[in-house]
Formats: sequence, C-alpha cells, structure tokens
Amino acid sequence: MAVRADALRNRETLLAAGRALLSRESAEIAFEDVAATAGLGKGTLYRHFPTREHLVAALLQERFDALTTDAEFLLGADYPLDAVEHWLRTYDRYPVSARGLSARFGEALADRESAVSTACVPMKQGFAALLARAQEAGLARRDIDVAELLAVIASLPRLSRDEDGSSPFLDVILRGIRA
Amino acid sequence: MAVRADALRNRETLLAAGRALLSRESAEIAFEDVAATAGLGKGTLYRHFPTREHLVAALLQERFDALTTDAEFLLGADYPLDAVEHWLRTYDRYPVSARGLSARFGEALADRESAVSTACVPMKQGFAALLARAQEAGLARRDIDVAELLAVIASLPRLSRDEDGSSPFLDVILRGIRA
DNA sequence: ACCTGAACACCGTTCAAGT
DNA sequence: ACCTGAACACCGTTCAAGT
Repeated sequence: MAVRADALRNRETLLAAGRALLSRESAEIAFEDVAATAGLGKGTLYRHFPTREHLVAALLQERFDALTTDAEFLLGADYPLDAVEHWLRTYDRYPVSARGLSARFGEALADRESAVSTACVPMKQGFAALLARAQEAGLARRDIDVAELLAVIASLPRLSRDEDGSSPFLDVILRGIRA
Repeated sequence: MAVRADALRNRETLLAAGRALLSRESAEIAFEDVAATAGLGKGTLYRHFPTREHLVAALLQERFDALTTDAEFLLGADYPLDAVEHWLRTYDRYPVSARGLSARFGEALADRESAVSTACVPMKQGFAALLARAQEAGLARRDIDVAELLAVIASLPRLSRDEDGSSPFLDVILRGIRA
C-alpha cells in the first residue's frame, strides 16, 4: 500500500511535462512525448496514466477544485441568477485554452464514463446547487441539463475570443438560460 | 482538362466507401480504410482527397446544398424569426450523426481555412440572409456571429438526443438569439 | 493522365528483463 | 514494487514504377 518515493516523484515529473506540452502546442499532444519530455520510459507513463484522458483529468484537477470552491462561496450570494452567470463566466474564461484540450474536455464532460467526467463531479454538483437556487427563485429555466450546459460552454469554438479570454457567444447562452 | 472516365468512377467509389464508413462506426474513421473498402490504392485516395477533411467536405456537400435551398425558400416566409428557428431546427436535426464527424464539423466551420468551411459558404450566406431579416424586424439580437452559431450547434454533444434526433439544448440557444 | 502498392515514418501500446 | 526500452502493430503519407 505504501507508495514508493520515486513513483511519486515520477508522477509529478510526468504532470509537469504534460502541462508544458499542453500549453505550448496549440494543437495535439503526442502522448509518447510526455514520457520523453519527462525523461522517463513509456512504460512509466502508461503505468501512471493508462490513457491520455487520465493525464488530462489529473492536469485539470486544480481548476476543477478552484471552481468547486467558487460555487460553494457563491451559494451565499444575494442574487441567485447573478451568481449563476458569474460562475459560468469564470468557468468559460478558465484558459482550458490549448485548443484540442477544450474540445476533448467538452466531449469528456458529456460522457459519463470518462476519466475527466468523474474528476469533475464535485464541480458539477457545486454548479448544480447554484442553478437550483436560481430555478427555485423562478429566475432560470428548469429544462437545463447541467452536464450538457458545461460541455457546450467548454467546447465553444476558441476562435473568436475577446481579449479577456471569454467567448462572445456565452451571452447568447446566458440569455437562453433565464426563465 | 478532360477528366478520365475511370478517375470519375474512382471518385464515386471512394465517396461511397467514405459514406459507409462514416455511418457505420460511431467513432473515428481510418482514412486508409476508405481506400481499402473502395478496393483502390492509397495513392488514388490521396489524389482525389488530399486530406480527410476534403473527403468529409465532399460527403457533406449534398446536405449543405439542401440546407441552402431551404434557406432561400424560407426567405419568403411570413414570420422572420420563425423562419430562423425552423431552419436551425432542420440544421440541427440533420444527422451529421456519426459522432466524430459532427465534432470535426463544428471545428471546421469555425476555421475559415478549412475545406469544409469553404464548401458551406452558400449555406452560411443563406442563413445569414434569414437572420438579417429577423434582425431588421427587431426580433433577433444583432451580436450574433453566424459561423460561430452554426459551429456551436453542429458540435452540440450528441449524447442527449431526443428521438427525432434533435438536441434539447437547442431551445436554450434559440431563446438566446431572440431580441 | 492516372493508378498501384511497396516503403518509410511516426506513434501508440505491450511486455520481458532489469533494479 | 516499479522502471526501462526493445519490439510490435497500426496508420498516415510519399513516390517510383506501371498502365
């Protein structure tokens, strides 16, 4: 049950390499290259992260956690709908950047089986609570699937981005959510 | 300048093979397999379709054409906003199905350089005209990027689909479009 | 003018051998 | 218990030789 020190260190090295690759290339990452950049064997990479999805999930974990905290905090806000919109803007602005990553993210969020999907369950629940409050106040529509909403926003084409990193199309969606 | 008969026939065979592959597999298509299924050499495939995008564009052409015709027809409708919504529902329901295809489609639509993008210029223009009419009537918002709107709808997660093939999330977007 | 398929390269994945 | 890298497989792409 004890985790060897070198195993832990390797895991960190792999994550660092993954982070570097994801932020550099706008396109796709050669999974193999993560191992190479980390200076480790391919087998080690596969041992720690069975699929590239698992690596992505681990990399996004911090962001998920931050967003979960945000949601919990906003639960105490005065205006439920404002809280929902504020959270979604933050969510959208989060530089899931790195092109392919956001697309993959969107697909994964909608697919309940995926590694990323389970990694962000708390975040989803946090936002669902926020939304529920707005719905109960009669401010938001009830026919909204949280997973789909988040997936759509995550995969908003990253082309037309404003300077602050937000997507102009988000306004259309926010407006569509209101009751 | 004259096209050889066998070249034309091969092109059709390749398209048929591509169609078959795209409708069967829910996931991705091995580009190579298109040539194999068609019973032709890889070189022939590459001659006709330099990238898999070009093949996809050719396959989608009929649909684009049909949608362009729809848009032209609806330009004569009585209620501009209804016309816009009707057209978008048809667009959404079009079984661009085959999983990966719709995602690829969404990305391509947003990317002006892509082969798919140029293939659907008339369709985009047709819809843009419909939308402009609704905007002039004060029924639709003006801050809408046509390419982005179509790209988003095309990449709506294909998971939660109603029986008729439409996405429930489309309602959120339609509502968000209204002035 | 077009077609073919061998040949090369790249990348994902596994696993026997090592520590 | 974990790491390594050779080895295999698959697929994309090119191109010299053929018709």
